[in-house]
Amino acid sequence: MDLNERKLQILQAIIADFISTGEPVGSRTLSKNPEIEVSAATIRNEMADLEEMGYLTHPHTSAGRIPSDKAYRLYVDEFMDTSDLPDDRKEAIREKLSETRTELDATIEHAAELLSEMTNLTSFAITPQVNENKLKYIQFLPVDERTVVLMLVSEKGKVLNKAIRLSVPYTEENLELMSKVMTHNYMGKTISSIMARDIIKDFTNDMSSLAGLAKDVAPSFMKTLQKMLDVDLYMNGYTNVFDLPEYSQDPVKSRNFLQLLENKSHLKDVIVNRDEGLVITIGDENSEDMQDVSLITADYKVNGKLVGKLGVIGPKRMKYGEISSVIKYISENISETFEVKGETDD
Amino acid sequence: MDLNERKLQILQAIIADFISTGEPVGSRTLSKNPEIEVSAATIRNEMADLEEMGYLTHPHTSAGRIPSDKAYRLYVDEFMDTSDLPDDRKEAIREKLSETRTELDATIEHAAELLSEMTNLTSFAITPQVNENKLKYIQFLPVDERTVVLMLVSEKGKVLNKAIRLSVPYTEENLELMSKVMTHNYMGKTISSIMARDIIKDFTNDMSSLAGLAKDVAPSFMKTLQKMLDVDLYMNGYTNVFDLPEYSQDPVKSRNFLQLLENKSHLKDVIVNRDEGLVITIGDENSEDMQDVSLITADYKVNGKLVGKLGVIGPKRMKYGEISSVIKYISENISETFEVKGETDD
DNA sequence: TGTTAGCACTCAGGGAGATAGAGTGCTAAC
DNA sequence: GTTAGCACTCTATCTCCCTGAGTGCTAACA
Repeated sequence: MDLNERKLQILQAIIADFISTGEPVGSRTLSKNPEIEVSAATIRNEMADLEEMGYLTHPHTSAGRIPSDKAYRLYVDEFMDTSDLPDDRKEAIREKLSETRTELDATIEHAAELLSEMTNLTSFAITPQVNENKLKYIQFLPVDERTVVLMLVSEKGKVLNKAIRLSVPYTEENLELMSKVMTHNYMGKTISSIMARDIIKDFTNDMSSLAGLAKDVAPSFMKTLQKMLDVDLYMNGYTNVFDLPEYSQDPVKSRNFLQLLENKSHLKDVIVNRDEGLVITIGDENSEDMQDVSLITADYKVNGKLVGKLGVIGPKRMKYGEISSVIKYISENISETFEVKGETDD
Repeated sequence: MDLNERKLQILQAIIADFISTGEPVGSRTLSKNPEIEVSAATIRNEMADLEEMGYLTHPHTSAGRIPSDKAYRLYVDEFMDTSDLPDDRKEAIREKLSETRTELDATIEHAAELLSEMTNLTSFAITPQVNENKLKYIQFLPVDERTVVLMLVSEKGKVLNKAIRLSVPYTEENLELMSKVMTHNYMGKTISSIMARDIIKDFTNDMSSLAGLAKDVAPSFMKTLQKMLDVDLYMNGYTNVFDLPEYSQDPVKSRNFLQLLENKSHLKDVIVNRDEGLVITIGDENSEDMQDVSLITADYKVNGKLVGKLGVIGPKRMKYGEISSVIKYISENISETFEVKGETDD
């Protein structure tokens, strides 16, 4: 069987209708569409064909048709409206993002906020992932007699710190020695190479008097290194699903959705591992726990290199075209703002 | 009318029953309770009295009684079981919290996790609020030709940093000069006193050549100072409400609850402003948007001074006694761990 | 041969009515 | 003061029925 012109037209009409209403679409409703000039009976025949081809399903015999994941995929690949955003929206995005153009983190946070406001979905954004990052500074700051702050700075400008409570008070000399040993051992090394070493051994080899201090510091040091490789996740609008009738009327559905969002580390994983560029995954194209939703993500670049991501998660019946345009515009705007030689103009 | 022995007994039984089942309690159900030796008719008379006194209400004529906020208050003040936690729970808490006893932040995070696991409610915890904090170090770290990291360290050991993207490349000298000017102007001053000043003016007065740099740096500096005064909020288990039938069956109820939690800054405000000690607020004792829930919080102390808070939010029919004990034990455990002269013993 | 009108059929959703059951309040007797 | 008994109330649930939206199939039409 062939996906001829008329079948495509009908399929598109069904998808458009279902995306905006969430209700199964029947042949009579469709026949009222001025674009479609055949009768309801003909539409029914076509719909039966489309169902056989896997583009449509029924919730039950006497209900209208709803698009399958395959139909959404076809729609996204072939027919989605990818036209530009209206100027006022572009303006709004530029304005909000330029407020914070001196700070990457705040910009990312704002981007996520914008995204959920403009799409009425749940949005997320992650800070850039840095793989080959090297340690630039290691410093201990004394706080009180038994507390020090360990501060690590990477070449890429990420600064992390951790307050460490020691089991015995430190001495100035010990702390200084510790600083020196660590600087000597680790400065300029990549974070992953440091993490592969036996930290405790490094200390005890070099200076057995540091063993006590090292025992307190080592675990925090390791954890902080790990965090250096980690990304931050911003999320917004997780109660937006309640605006959709199929979620607000079905507690199981909304519960599942929210539980998906509560598992932050899993979500982070999923986002980090998505391809670059504008990526849309629909229903069964996602991992097992996300078969009921669609994700749209895009990446942004900092200095043309470091790659972060942002996007939305929501029901499969989302306005793919419009939302993609918003995500694309926001991510491009961030990339431009944080370009190496970009000149800001105001 | 008097709250005699029998009335109290009946009221207590109703509260206990309603807390565990969530269903209105009728006179016949109560008469089966072996503790209560009067007939259902007598119970009905007493219930009518209790209703008149404001301790009970009806959802409708032919339904059983449910406790009013006033009843919960009486219960919490007078009859709540405040006995100690069972040893295995204490053990579990001690163990989990001791994993991270060198790091305050991680401990607080774990405490919130524990709390939601043990109570099946939504838990939260905030890091200590520091009011009279002074700036200890101010430092700029160069990242690339147009990005620097501003790092601030307070006397209390809080370290914050912010990457700042400059509108024009900085020069080594300018950056150094900036560092010196800021150190000279602000080091050792309290954060609130710095925030009251006109930062931009400080720079231009001292060194007009810094004006360009200052324009980029000043807003980030202010924001970072503000953040110094801010607390961090950890939250866990926000989907736990779905385990309660009255929430999972009522989308409006669960939606309202989750929207309450999504407004993080408001929640932070509420928590920060609660009194010290174990504080329980029930329904209408809360602010307008929280009339339908109860909160239990307690504070923990760091070095016997800095005060942070943690607690839970949930339906009014919560197990006040048990939950209070958990919160109390966790907060005391944190306070002990971070006591000035406390010795850890392993 | 493709299109359409017509018709029988299916099924979910909603409303009406009946019923059960949990509960109340009141009264009269103990 | 306590209790048994009874009439009453109200919700929740079940059934039944109907409506309406939708389908698939068939036969006739262009």
